[in-house]
Amino acid sequence: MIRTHDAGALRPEHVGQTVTLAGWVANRRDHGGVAFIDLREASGVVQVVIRDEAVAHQLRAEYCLKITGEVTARKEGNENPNLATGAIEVVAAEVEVLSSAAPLPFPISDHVEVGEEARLKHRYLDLRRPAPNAALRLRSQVNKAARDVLDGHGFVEIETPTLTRSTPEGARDFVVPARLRPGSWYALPQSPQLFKQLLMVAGMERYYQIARCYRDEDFRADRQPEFTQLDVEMSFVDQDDVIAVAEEVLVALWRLIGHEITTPLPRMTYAEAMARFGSDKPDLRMGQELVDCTEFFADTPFRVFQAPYVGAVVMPGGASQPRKQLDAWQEWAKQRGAKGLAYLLVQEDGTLTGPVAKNISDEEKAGIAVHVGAAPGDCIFFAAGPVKSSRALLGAARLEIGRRCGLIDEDAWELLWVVDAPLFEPASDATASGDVALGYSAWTAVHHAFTSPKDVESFDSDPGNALAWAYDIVCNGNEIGGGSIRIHREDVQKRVFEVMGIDEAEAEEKFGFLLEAFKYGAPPHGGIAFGWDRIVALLSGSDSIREVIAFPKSGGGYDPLTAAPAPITAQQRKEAGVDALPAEDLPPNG
RNA sequence: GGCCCCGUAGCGCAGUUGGUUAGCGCGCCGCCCUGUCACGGCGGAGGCCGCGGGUUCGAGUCCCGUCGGGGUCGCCA
Repeated sequence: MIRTHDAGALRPEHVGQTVTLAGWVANRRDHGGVAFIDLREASGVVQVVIRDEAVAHQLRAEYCLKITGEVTARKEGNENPNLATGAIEVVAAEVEVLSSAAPLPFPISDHVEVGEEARLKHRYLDLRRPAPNAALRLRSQVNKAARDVLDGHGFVEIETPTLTRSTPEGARDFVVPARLRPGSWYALPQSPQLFKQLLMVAGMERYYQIARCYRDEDFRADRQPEFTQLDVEMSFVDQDDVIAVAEEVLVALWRLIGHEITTPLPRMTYAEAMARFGSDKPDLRMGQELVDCTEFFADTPFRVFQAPYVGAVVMPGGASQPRKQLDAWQEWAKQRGAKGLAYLLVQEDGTLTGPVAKNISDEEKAGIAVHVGAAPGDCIFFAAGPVKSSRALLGAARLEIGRRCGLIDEDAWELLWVVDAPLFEPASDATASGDVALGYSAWTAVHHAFTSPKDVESFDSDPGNALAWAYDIVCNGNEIGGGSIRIHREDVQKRVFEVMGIDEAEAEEKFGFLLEAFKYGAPPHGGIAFGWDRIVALLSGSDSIREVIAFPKSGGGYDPLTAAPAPITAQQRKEAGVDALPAEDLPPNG
């Protein structure tokens, strides 16, 4: 090593020692006869004193230096309590410029806000800044913590292919041309789902992988074209076994940031989550649960409330919102595809105002505030219509209320399992808007096609109400992982495919190799996958998963640093076989 | 794909009802400064106002288009 000591580790006990340090000029304070530089490297920062004017004067921000000097105690009054090394400084005897630095595109400092585009274009400089740097180091610790837990339980870390065949996750695949088979393409895996199941058939019994996954969909703040899962699969287990291991991992992760998770974590059924919070990933850091008013308005004269479902959510203090604000709520609801958001204002004297007030009966007016738990000064928002979409709207309103009214406890960690998810959902989400499902198959798997029904006997006689051995782990309103117990019986798998309208030929075409594998004594198995980027983002307090990815893409899948994706040469096209014409186009995937 | 917001100096931003020479802070360059720690002082350089078209005597400002970025819904576990 060029250095003898880590700069950030120097303490008063090193006083008198001659040390050699290597790092970057984080800051320079030149006073003419004496100059100070903050030397920064991975371990931290230390102040270096340079008394040779000629040497100090040429130094600039982010020069890479080798410094030899003596550690000395700072004089009384000169200590800097903000620095871990603030009691000492290094008096430079020798300064060598290992590498000079051009003027920077942006300052390497936490004090200055820099636009994301600039940061990503020079991500290697961005990562020199303390916060982004710490995020990646945390991610490394997170990886290790998970590995330690799983290793302790006899799990085997196994890599699976990234050049593979389309998997049945349902998202669009990234495809890669196969040079040796012009016209044929690999797909990048959307997850290692099929491979990990094959590993169970292979007798590995306990598998995990920190796996890169690829999905070619439109992006969001919490989405990247390539992202990472902690992928886990176990044989001879039931749901409780998977959940127990998963909880142990979670405990280890949150311990890294000094938070002790109490296990077992609470569980809530999917149905309860939807009814109480209008979401399959409820944020329990706030109250304002949805109140079902369908019965309450059973005989209402108000035509809008003569609906399959009427629900409400209360906004504390919302009665004093100006008209403009209430109109803004209507806009907000419309942007979500709703017709609007009905509301009642409970005035301080208990009288009800607002558009709904004149439409409902006196009896309803007398009882509604108590029914929904609204106090004088509150606003009651209503949604009426199809159950699913109305609850979704109220659930979104609930979160919006939480944000606007500051009801969310930002320091809380509210984790829970959402269990008993439906096995199927209508193939066309037209149900949400009340339309009739279209298409050749009425049902599609909520989780994926290999999820085991809870009731193996009767699931196909009433697909709409069939429940799955599926579980999601939710943290502060974010789904941070999910999994299921898989089907290991050929006959059950066939019946699930039947419900989904997947015939034998299609099943064979899409995942025949898995079905084939299942013929040879497949063990009962199940597993879970954690959204690794999201989890690290939560742990590091980042708004976006981009903050915890070393080199993330920006919108549109563009990498500002490498300028990928980029055109290729004609020669490359030719060799890759991109333009090869298949003998015939395959039918579109269902 | 729909809707909303943003593109002005290296970075972060301001720019009035359209008005003549486009500002501020940081950074950068030069000089000064022996105890600072986001040091300080003096001076200086740096702009196709994203791009293209239009309206106008006149456009950073208004209109249309386009590209890029962010958010959100759709989509996507």
